[in-house]
Amino acid sequence: MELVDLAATPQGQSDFVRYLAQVCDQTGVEYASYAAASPVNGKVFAFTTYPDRWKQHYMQQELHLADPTLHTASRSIAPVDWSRLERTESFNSVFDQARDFGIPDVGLTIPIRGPYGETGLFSVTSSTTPEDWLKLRKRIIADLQLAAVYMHDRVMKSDRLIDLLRYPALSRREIEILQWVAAGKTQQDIGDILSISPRTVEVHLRSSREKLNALSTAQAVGRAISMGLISPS
Amino acid sequence: MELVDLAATPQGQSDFVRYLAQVCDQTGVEYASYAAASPVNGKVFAFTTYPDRWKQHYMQQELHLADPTLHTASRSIAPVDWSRLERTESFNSVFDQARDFGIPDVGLTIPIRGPYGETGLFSVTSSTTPEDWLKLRKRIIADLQLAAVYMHDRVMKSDRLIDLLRYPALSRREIEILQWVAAGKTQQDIGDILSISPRTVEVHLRSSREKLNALSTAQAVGRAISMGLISPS
DNA sequence: AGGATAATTAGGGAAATCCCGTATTTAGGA
DNA sequence: TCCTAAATACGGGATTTCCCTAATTATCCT
Repeated sequence: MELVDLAATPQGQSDFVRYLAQVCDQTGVEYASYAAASPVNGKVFAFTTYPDRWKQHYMQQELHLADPTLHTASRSIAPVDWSRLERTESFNSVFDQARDFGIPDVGLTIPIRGPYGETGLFSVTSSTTPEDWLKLRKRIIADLQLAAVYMHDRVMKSDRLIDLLRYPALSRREIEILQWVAAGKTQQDIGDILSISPRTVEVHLRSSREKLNALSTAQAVGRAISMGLISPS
Repeated sequence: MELVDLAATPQGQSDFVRYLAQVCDQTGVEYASYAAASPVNGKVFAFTTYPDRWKQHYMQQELHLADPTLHTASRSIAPVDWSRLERTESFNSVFDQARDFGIPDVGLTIPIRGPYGETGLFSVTSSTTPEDWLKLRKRIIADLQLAAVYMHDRVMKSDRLIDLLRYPALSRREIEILQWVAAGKTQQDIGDILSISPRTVEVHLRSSREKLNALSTAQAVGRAISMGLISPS
């Protein structure tokens, strides 16, 4: 799993970082971040207003692999307040490191999912006391939720990002054949339908498996569905 | 595809309807609805504050099959304002019928998705003019978004509802084995892991296919994933 | 335009799955 | 309590998928 700082890429998407900064200004939180994970290639793309030192440390140490805020929020529907996270080993490790870099440990993460099974995680941290945080949170939670949806919507509508997140792109034929497999057809059936040899069908399935990093066609179908490349039928 | 009015079921979940009514009061919209769709059995479960006449008509005519608000929002990330919907045949049909029942055609639908791929749709309608609606929407959109997330979270945490949505129930062994298949394991692998004969593994897969009405194991895996019975891995 | 990379096509043989059985155990309803 | 339905467990044989290799065509990039 690889973490990519999108603001640092050639065609830097600084608009998104600017939007995060604006959210900080308007809501009174200290830092804001957005990360989108591809369910398949495992890459994580992120924007953040965190200081460069922490950003670099986070990426170098690959903390996104251990970060309990990401892990918990990606399995939740509602926002996850960091005070409710389990005090696991990972939790202590990541939050201790953050504290060393002057990053507050008060905040929350909002998960946002789209129709392709992709997940966006929108986090903010506040330098207030835990008591004041409760009041602030109550006041701004609706705005944060809306900002998270807006951010995810914009990111997913960005051609470049959607290409990265939807990667690996299956070829038209591969998707067509995978869709038939998901509909319960055999390779022979599909060969007849498409007027090609069942052997050819099998080759397309093999390359689909490779691109999706799947061990079996069933796993490939599952991934393709959870990515929205095909629809269950 | 079947539409079920959850408030009318034996153990009526009237708390949810009460919550919708509360949303109406606090935001100034006329009606509010929530619907959750199971991707596989196609059933749609709904709560609403609409008048009984419209509710009955909607269910009898199975309008949820044609309703463009549901169709569009279920493919969107951000809220869908009904004024932006395409004027298709379905659109005119459903909205004309609604008008006959005195239901406003001004409103929006907010899609909410959870970690299992399930989708919730939260809709409100306003009896204001389109111009006033823009102002009202701007003021309440964040609260509506939060209410939608809250509603979906609560519904999904309701044991009875999640059981309904996850129907048909596979046995523990069937789910366990299907999960391993989705993880790319062969029947032999799974037999070794579970210390049973690979033949037995195959029998469980066969009954899984039958219950999910799937022609192949790959199709069964796809359905199980889109139902949230198992998670893609 | 040329050259690299990816897409689409295909066959032979090995491996795995799927369909046909049977049998024992468990759970729930008449 | 007995009986039926469902869950669990196995095997033989036909079908299907999977892995190897490899050709031709498309597409993209400089």
